[in-house]
Amino acid sequence: MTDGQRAAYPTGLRERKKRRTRDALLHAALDLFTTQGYERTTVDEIVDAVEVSQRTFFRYFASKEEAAFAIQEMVESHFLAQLRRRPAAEAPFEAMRNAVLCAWNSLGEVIEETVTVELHMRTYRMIESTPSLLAAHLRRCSDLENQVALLIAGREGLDVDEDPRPRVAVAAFCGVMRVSGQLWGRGRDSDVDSLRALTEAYLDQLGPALAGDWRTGRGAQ
Amino acid sequence: MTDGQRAAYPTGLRERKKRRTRDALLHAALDLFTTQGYERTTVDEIVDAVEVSQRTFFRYFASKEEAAFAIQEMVESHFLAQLRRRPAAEAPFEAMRNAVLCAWNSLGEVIEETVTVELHMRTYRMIESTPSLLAAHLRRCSDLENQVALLIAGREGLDVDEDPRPRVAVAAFCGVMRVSGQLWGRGRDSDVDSLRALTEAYLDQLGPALAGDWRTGRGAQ
DNA sequence: TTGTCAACTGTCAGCGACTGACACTAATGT
DNA sequence: ACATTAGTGTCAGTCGCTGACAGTTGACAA
Repeated sequence: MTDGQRAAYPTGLRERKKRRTRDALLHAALDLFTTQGYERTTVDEIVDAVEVSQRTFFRYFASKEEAAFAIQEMVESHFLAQLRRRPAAEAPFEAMRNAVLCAWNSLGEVIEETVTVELHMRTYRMIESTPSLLAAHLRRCSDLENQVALLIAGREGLDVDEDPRPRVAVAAFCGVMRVSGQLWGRGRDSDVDSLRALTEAYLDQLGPALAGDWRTGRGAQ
Repeated sequence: MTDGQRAAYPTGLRERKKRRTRDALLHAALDLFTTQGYERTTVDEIVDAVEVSQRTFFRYFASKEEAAFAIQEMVESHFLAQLRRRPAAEAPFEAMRNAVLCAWNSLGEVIEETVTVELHMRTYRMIESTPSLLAAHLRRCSDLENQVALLIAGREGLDVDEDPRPRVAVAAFCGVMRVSGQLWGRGRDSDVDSLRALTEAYLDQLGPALAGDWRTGRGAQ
């Protein structure tokens, strides 16, 4: 994650061992988090399940929180990669929207070798429903927004400090994304498809919602 | 804050004493936070400055964090009050925008008896530049967004669970608000007027930013 | 005024997240 | 086979925060 771009599978025994304990810690952590709740599981419980010392946990993860976001981290950089790949002809909104949908389509290929999609979805719901994690999540989204704004500005040949539109557009887009994510988290369905459907429906409402008069037609869904 | 609407100045000695220590704690906390930084000041430092026990601090504030947001809390409920007061004729966006501007106009009258506007602005900048506080701030904004969405839906006679437009509109609006808040936090000017000017400029760009083609005209500022 | 009651405060012991220092063990390259 | 180096465990300690208990001090009635 920090040293190489792809790493092409570590070769040495040492490397493999490291990856194994990291994976084991991550699995134990996410398992406990999603079953007992984040606050109610101590890092001592996690390390006991893997039989390493607490110190070792904190060598792999800077904090208990970081473990909760390990997969999210992968998904986010995958999204950014998709966004960079969008054709220049697409308008900002179109590009962002398509990047999100494409990223979700290829979710499995990206994370499956670390964790199942199902566990990731459960983790995501746990993040949304745990106050302290929700806070961290929103800050991470804010960082992501910043990167996306720079990217979009680049596509359009603009400077984010000169022209407010990139930041404004990204803020509006991400705002809607977060709302649909939260609503999905509170709902019953917990698969990727229902998340995608809800998100598309909400993004479609951005234009209509900004139009002044709502009292004429009825909304979607 | 929890018991009465206005409280009309506490009468007993006990009440006055309580308010005094709470104010003293708050002042000491915000002073230390804004000068040394939030992470670098311990609760022990705060209580030493006021000469009370640590336990007392935690009876007034549920956490160190809560002290940092005490003023923000007042400002937010003031904003909600302003929003409720907007005439029904105003469109959702108009109402939110005017409520924000009115709230800032009367900022002094609301907080001045607790803390100077200048200290509050310094505190706000500190929040924006301290990662853990920024996270908490964003979560609080998210809560506020929820309340605003309900309020807006009510004005328009809609149900937030039926029609996505209230949530979408509020998300877009708050997204832009947060962006301008962050940029202001990073900039040089730290008075309310510059914050208001920046915010207005950014809100004005919401419509243009959503229009597909940016390569024709140049942005504001 | 006095005494009772309730509210407020301090002390203490303890938990959980996290860190630095140091010693120990085991993979790696020669 | 050996020195090097990376990874791990142990220990002690900081900081935020909490429960339990005891002491103090305003409030209110007799």
